[in-house]
Amino acid sequence: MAGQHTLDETERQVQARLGDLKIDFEAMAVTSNLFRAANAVRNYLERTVLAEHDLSWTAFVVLWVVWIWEPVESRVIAEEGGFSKATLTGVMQTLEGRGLITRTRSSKDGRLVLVKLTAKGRKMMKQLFPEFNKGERLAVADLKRSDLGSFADLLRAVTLTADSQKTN
Amino acid sequence: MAGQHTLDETERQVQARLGDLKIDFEAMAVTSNLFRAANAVRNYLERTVLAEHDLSWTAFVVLWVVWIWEPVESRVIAEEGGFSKATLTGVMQTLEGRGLITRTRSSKDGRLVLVKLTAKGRKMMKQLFPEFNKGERLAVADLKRSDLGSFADLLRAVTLTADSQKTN
DNA sequence: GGATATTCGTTCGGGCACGAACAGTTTTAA
DNA sequence: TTAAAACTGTTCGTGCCCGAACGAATATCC
Repeated sequence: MAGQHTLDETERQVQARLGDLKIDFEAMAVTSNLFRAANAVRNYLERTVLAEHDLSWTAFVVLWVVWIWEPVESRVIAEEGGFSKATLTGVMQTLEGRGLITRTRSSKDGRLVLVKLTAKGRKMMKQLFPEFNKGERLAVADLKRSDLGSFADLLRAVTLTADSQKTN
Repeated sequence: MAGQHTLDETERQVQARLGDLKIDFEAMAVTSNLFRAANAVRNYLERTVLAEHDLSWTAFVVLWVVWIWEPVESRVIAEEGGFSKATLTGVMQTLEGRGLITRTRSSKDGRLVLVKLTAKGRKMMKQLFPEFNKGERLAVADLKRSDLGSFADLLRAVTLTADSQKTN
């Protein structure tokens, strides 16, 4: 997936199809590699650590947010995980059916739903998260340790910029 | 989505649930921000540029790969785009139905399928890609120009590492 | 040359993903 | 104190997404 074609040749092909039109190839390289990387890490973790517990990526993210912040409102989970409310409803139905979380309507504000882990869900996360983190560590194992901080900062900056465009 | 909770507090909550177990928080920060960033950029581009042409992210990636490298074999598209063959078949059926691509079985090797753009598909990409690239440029607009190259390199390194784990 | 293994793309089943429309609740405004 | 506006989570429809199983074509091995 790292691409059998060189960067240079790709740029030449793009220009051949667009004539003199100016293209920002550096921005293109960043976004395309952003997705390759995210996909590669996600597929790797889903196929190894998460498959053992029969969890999808999104299901794991939901469990993680609830594990850390319970009791937590649905809308916070969606924001924190970066997916839509509609997606969240479906995933939580699956997780509730498997007895990993509970949902209860808030008595203070009838619009809100409060989510918690069950004992079973908590037990699973206590075992699962260290395994997951080991996988995360492997995914960045070939990077210089001193680069990790600024790498995360760059990623945060991209997120902020893209999200701010969202509401315009 | 950038998270209303601070990094420090998250780490404290994790440790509270795991006792003395050692967690690699730097690796955790990188992967979680990797997904936030990829999601944010993808959602932004899907809601703006791609929505105008009624295309999903994956459909666009398929069109892009075919646009640059046509005629191209299915398996190359899947590799280059980072998704499974099963996913690709479905997306290509949609694109073929909309008259944007054609599929023909190779005469040299009966297992292969060769994919090309139609004139309609080529016309669409010629207009769409510059708009898309403008969106990519906006997504990294708040980063220092001089950081873009090393940023892309870090992302490539993560991809390589994760993909190499894949086949083990 | 013929059995065996590999490769390629499709199909199938189940879960994820989104926007739009919706109903119920709470807040705001007049 | 109502009427309008805003907010939360669900449902609906459509398309994406994957692994597993499959059939067809090609490659390998003896």
